[in-house]
Amino acid sequence: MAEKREILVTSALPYANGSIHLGHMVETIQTDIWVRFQKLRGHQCTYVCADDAHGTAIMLRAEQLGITAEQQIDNIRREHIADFTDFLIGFDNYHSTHSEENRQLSEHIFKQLDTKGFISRRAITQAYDPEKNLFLSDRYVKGSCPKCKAPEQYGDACEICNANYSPLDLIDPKSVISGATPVAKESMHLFFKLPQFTEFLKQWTRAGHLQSEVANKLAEWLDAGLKEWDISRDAPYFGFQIPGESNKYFYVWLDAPIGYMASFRNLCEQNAELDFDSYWREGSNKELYHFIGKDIINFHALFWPAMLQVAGFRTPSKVCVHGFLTVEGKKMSKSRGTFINARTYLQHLNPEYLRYYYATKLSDAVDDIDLNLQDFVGKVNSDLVGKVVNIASRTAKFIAKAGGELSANIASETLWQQFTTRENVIAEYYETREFAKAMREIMGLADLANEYIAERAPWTLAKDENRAQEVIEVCSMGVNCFRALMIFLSPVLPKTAKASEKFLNCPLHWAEPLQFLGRHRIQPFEPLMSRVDAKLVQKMVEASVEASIVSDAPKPAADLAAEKPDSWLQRAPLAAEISYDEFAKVDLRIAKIVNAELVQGADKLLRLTLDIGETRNVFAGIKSAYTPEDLIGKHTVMVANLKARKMKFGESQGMVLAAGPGGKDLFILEPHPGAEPGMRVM
RNA sequence: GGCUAGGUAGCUCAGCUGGUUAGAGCGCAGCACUCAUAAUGCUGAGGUCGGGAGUUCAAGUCUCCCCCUAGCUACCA
Repeated sequence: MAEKREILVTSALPYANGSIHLGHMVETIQTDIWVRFQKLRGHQCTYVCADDAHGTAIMLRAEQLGITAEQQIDNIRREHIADFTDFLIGFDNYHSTHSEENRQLSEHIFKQLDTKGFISRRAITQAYDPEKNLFLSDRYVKGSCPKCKAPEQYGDACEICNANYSPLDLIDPKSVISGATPVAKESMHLFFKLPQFTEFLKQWTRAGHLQSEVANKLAEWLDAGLKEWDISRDAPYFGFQIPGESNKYFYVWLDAPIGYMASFRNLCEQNAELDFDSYWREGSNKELYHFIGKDIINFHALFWPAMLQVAGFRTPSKVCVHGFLTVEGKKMSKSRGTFINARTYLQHLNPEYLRYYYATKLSDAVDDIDLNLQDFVGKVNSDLVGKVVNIASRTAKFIAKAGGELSANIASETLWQQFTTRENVIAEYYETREFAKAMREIMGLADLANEYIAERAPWTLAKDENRAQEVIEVCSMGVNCFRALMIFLSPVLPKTAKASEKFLNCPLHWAEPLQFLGRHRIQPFEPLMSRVDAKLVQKMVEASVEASIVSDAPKPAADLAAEKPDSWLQRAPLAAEISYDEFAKVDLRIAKIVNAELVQGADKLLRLTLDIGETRNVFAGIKSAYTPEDLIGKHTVMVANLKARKMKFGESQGMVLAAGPGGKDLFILEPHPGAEPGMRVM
């Protein structure tokens, strides 16, 4: 076997703002399989990860929940670790970017960038929310496009006419957070002078660190010209203060990748065998692998190598990019109910099923992979249970009957040779992250083993006492094949591999070439893996549908309704307490629906004409639940003092109130008889 | 509507720089076996490679047009 490698591996840091879902698991399972493979081959491989714990979103989320940001990221981190652990992800360390190690490293790297002249400072004018006292990034401002007047555009560019502008150019801009009108406010920002690294990056991206498709994509970017990268954010911000500045914080994406280093340093402090500097210093001979999704290529293949290079650290050996997960052919989506949380999966199914299924789909390409649930059940059952485990199951009994000891004789050299020659092919596929091809090879060998057993039919031989030795040899052959298969599969199925070690009464090694077991006693066979119950898959999907209704999805799909709710209160926890005065600001009025009509070109809107003593034009997204005829002439309740909103189809002057998850399940309010248009609701 | 990916057997996917009768696994049908977690083995049916035009001696593989699908985004105040 080749010399011992020393490899540090990372998965992208999950954001400490939400739960782990099956999409995240593509990455961690891919990484974990690769790491376990390296360890199995006898290499020193260290796998670290952490929660990405900084940023405005986390700050706002904590505020919304009425807890501190620290509590928020603490809770989430515990949840993340539990999910990953139960999916058999073997992190050597799982840290947080909100840690002392990360603070020190971030400050250190920043100071290097700064003293070497790669940080520029200049004032920029940004939208500022005067109510929240918060600078607003482009995403947090909406308004009408100054060029084509399209309403509801984000602060950077118009989706309709493709105009580019700054948030404050919007007509009637509003803070997404508070609804306040943002004001222009100037503030000093710090920038990383990325354009100075163009030549370096042009070379680096072509130096074998990336898949070619990724390098191609980056080449477009590089040719178009890089821009300076804004790395500071003003207070209030949940993150690290920038040293030497007042009220400036590192942008979350500055310290996030540094979190890889921080997690590793934290591990080094606990493990004397690992030396931080020898892994990270410039020119290190250790390997550094980052596994990431295709959405964060820029951060890892442009900013990150440049930062590391300036700061005097080594750059990554490889950045391995994978695609997204689709479920049933569609991108995971809460509103479609195909958004399956890791925990929901675990409550119903064995993690190894998913690990194997993903393995049969993964390659080194950036393509998305699809989780087809029917395919999932079929593949796991027939490959793992029907083919692989079956080999042990159908031969072990004969060995046990004969005293439990295997024969050292290789009954079929031809068959065994298939295993020993494919062995290297399989290893190479693992190494290059061609897991799908590796699984195909392994299953091909399992087929050969089953064919061999069927051909030699030990159950027939067993009827002839004179052929008892043959029975043992054929079945020993089978057990050896099974052992080889479990060695090959152990990075994917660590738990079953462990159970197999007990059955085989020997450890599963793969640091040396495959060896046929000699005379060797094995343990009685016990079922190693049960079949996937399709009903449980169905239940998992149903549970996910329920969960999606709880979620903050704006609109669950219509066909997901009609689920029996446990508790609506549970699904939408009570909002923060308000005072009476705050409540009284909301002016609710009885309104008569004098007209309702479809809006041409709108999928979900109805135009309502409401009478509250004066006439109001209101758009409501209730077309999925009501026809105009259902509504005309009825009374309802509206928010009458809501600021008018310009929409594509006209101005909406208030909103009607409705309950329900969405789709067909929307229920507008209707007062008891006697209420008259214009009456205030208190 | 805009942007970005794709469209190969019922399903999930392989098919490199164009080159013999387009492949695999699952599923399906028939047969065999009955050791095995209704597992296994053998045989077979199934595709004009989204449509059209073009380049070429030769196209699933290149070019153009069209259709369709998915994702993101846009109307849900």
